[in-house]
Amino acid sequence: MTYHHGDLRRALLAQTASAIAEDGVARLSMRALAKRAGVSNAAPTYHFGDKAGLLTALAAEGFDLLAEAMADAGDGQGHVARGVAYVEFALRCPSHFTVMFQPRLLHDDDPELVAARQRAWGALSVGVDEVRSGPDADFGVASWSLVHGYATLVLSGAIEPDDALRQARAVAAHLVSEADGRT
Amino acid sequence: MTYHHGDLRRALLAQTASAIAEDGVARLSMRALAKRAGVSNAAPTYHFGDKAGLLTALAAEGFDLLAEAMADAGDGQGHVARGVAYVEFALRCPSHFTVMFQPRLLHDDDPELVAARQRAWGALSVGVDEVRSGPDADFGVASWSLVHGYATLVLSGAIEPDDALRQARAVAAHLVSEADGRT
DNA sequence: GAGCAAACTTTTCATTGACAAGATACTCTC
DNA sequence: GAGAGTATCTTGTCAATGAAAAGTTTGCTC
Repeated sequence: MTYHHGDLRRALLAQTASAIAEDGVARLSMRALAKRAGVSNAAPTYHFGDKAGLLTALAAEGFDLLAEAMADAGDGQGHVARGVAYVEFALRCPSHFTVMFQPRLLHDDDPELVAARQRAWGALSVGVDEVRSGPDADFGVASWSLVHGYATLVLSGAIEPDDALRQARAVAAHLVSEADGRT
Repeated sequence: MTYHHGDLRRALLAQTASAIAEDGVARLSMRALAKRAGVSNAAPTYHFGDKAGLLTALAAEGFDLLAEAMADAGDGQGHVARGVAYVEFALRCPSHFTVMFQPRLLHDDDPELVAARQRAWGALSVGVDEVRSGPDADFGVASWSLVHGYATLVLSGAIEPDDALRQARAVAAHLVSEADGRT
């Protein structure tokens, strides 16, 4: 426990997530992070190369979590349930979610990131392909936009929901009624 | 032109917007900004107090521009046109739009910011109140989420649209058809 | 033209990210 | 079980940055 932490990489990722949740990405400090984890200031750099590398790893983890969440919600459940699961993930892992959609903060061509993102996109589009039956090629984009927008607005504080998940359900319901209406 | 710039504040805001559009908010440097504007490194601080103050001013400007855009699109036009105008604004002023929804970067209680935001919210909700006729209290949130999400996804690079505005129209159309179906 | 406030500069300081070089602990082989 | 090699972490250093203090110039007013 002195020199070899055991699983410092994982610990740093967890600390990063909570630090971002508290103070935002902008105020994330590698040195403060290292101090919080009880290691020297160069330890994070060893594991992640640089700050962008750290955030890249967090984003990749986020994409995997999202893919997992979508897969769990996708078995037999409806389109609404998937949308709600998307929002639920964003609210449960706000730091991951935030970083995932800010490529400027990341090494955007990192192989692991690209792979994880690919998996998440796959898990997303499966549900869309199920529903999209007509000539409406933009329905998938609209669905994604709806849930992504709601999550983003809540996380940014623009919307202060009484009960976020109830509202998410109500919002996502607009998708299904739309799809049903079109079929 | 030597000591008194004339309109340095405005010039700095413009430079900030283009700098963010190029490299992202994270890599925005007050000193580099000052150098680009041809002034000393403390000049921006004089006008805006600190970095958050600079971004606060940019966000406030953004909210005013958004309010203006919504007002222009709102006269007699339909709900779809307003949604498209929202997206169009986001794509036209990506730096403003990005900063507006990251309160962590701002002095969130700044009076001018609060006022400008209030105006923008007002301009937004007017259109919603027109359409919302039934008991669907969440329709406004859904509308906002849809266009905000689409704009965000395009700006983050998650969606690479062939023609963003055409797609925005198609996406926004989901709103109206929904509203019509409910009435 | 003297005072005065606004606008900007120069200087300084603590913090930060990144890097280089060194120290320590684990592991594998023989 | 001992030595070699490697992964993991530390210490020290550097340039860049945001912020603040103190000084300088410009324009306005009376």
